[in-house]
Amino acid sequence: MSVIHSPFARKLGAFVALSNKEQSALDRLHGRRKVFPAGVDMVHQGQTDQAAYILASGWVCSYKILADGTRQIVDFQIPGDFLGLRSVLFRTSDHNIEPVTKVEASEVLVRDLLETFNETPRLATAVLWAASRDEAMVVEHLVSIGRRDAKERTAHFLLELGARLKLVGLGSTSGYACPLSQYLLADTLGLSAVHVNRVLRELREDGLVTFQHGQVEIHDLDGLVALAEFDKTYLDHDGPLLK
Amino acid sequence: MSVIHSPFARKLGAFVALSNKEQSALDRLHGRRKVFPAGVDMVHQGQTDQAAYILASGWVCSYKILADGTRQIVDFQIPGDFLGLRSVLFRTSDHNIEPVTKVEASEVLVRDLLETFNETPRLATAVLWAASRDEAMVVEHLVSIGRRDAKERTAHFLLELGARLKLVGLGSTSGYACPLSQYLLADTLGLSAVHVNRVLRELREDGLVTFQHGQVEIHDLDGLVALAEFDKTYLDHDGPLLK
DNA sequence: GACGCCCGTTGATCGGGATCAGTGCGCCAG
DNA sequence: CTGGCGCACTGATCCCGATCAACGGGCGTC
Repeated sequence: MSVIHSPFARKLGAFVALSNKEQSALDRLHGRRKVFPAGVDMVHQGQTDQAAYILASGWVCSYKILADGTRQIVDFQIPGDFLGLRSVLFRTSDHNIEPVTKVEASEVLVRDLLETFNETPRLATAVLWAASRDEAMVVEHLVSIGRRDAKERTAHFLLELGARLKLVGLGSTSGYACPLSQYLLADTLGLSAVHVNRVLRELREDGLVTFQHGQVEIHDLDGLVALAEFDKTYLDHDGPLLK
Repeated sequence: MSVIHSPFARKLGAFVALSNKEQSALDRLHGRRKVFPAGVDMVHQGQTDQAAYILASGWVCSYKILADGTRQIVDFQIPGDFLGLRSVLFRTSDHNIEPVTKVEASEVLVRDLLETFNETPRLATAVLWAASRDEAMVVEHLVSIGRRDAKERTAHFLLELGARLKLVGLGSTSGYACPLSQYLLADTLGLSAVHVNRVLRELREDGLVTFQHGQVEIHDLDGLVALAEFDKTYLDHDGPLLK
């Protein structure tokens, strides 16, 4: 088993044990690289692009802005995540997508993707698993916003991020780098920035987690998990889910 | 162009103009019928069934229950909707699914579904369109709960339901039958049942919409659309979206 | 160095919606 | 006929989180 190169391959590798051939097939997918500066729309409402992207580095969020100017962030994409896959395959996109940091991304043509799947069918399974996990995340997010209070929501979100980052080797169960401002956090969690600040202070005072200087430090994992009803297996598992 | 039989065919027909051959291929999908009484789990957390269902009649909801007993309903399925497609194809299911009314459903084996797609590839497109619409709905729901107040949320939801029911011929822009209790509504919108009641009263007093005796009557469509920032084209279009 | 701007931070106040408590009605089982 | 139950409905009160207002620090620009 060789070294896994790209974040994308690392992510899929968390679901299916990849052979060398499959890994190189994945790496071939990372064709033309594009760089996006922070704050520029990558995909906007209704646009149906011909290309999707795989993030190589940086963070991206997809959001919707309402008439009164309020913004709701639906989810974030981190290195290894597909971007625009839904809008390409399923042509669904009623919200904007833009980087929150400088982003490097591999342009992926759907044709190439499908060809890769034909060569190594198990990759298709892995991609579907990964996609399903991302979608389950949106559902969890909905449940969070609908039925959890501010503290629980925040804890859940920070754990969720940690779990995803760990998958691609960008963090551990004790902490990770996180470039999100408290304003972004607020629009994600359906709260005001002021209140996010207070909640973060409370979590810090409770000795659960700190979020300062772009760094999340998890001090009491079990406490956080209990507070957020988070499924700890997301954080704990180490090898691929399918042998 | 013959008569469209099943709710499923009607729904797909709203996206793609179907030939006679394609319609009969769809009707062949409606294999073994199953009947589920109200209130019984059809699919529960984590279960990965071999079969999906197409609803022939009745209403179903998928939800998640938190440790403190509160429930968040993620979405509803109505006649013509796929049920468990995600959990079958993508194996995603971290929430329960159960009927809120007595439900008749056609069991669909994935094998049959894929074969049908091979015969008539345009059907695959239609299914993906329909699936993407359902998924966009979940995202809209998230935005609603995160950033709209109780009145706007309720208006949005009632319009959303109306649009979907109209697709399968079960309602019009002036009203539709709706078997949901105010408790179900509350758990859907992330509100308390008490407050849902008050909101419904306000909407009635505003002359916008009434929701009584299992019947939704839309009295001021434009007012509702404005309140909810709802995309009116969902309600207005009549023919298929793709010729 | 001075200014502006973004972001984090804190206090004071307000309000939307939750919660508690209770009524009434239709329906079904006994 | 009667008790029980689920659901619609209403009033009173409470509280979580929004809003308003203000301050400070880092950083880029002129």
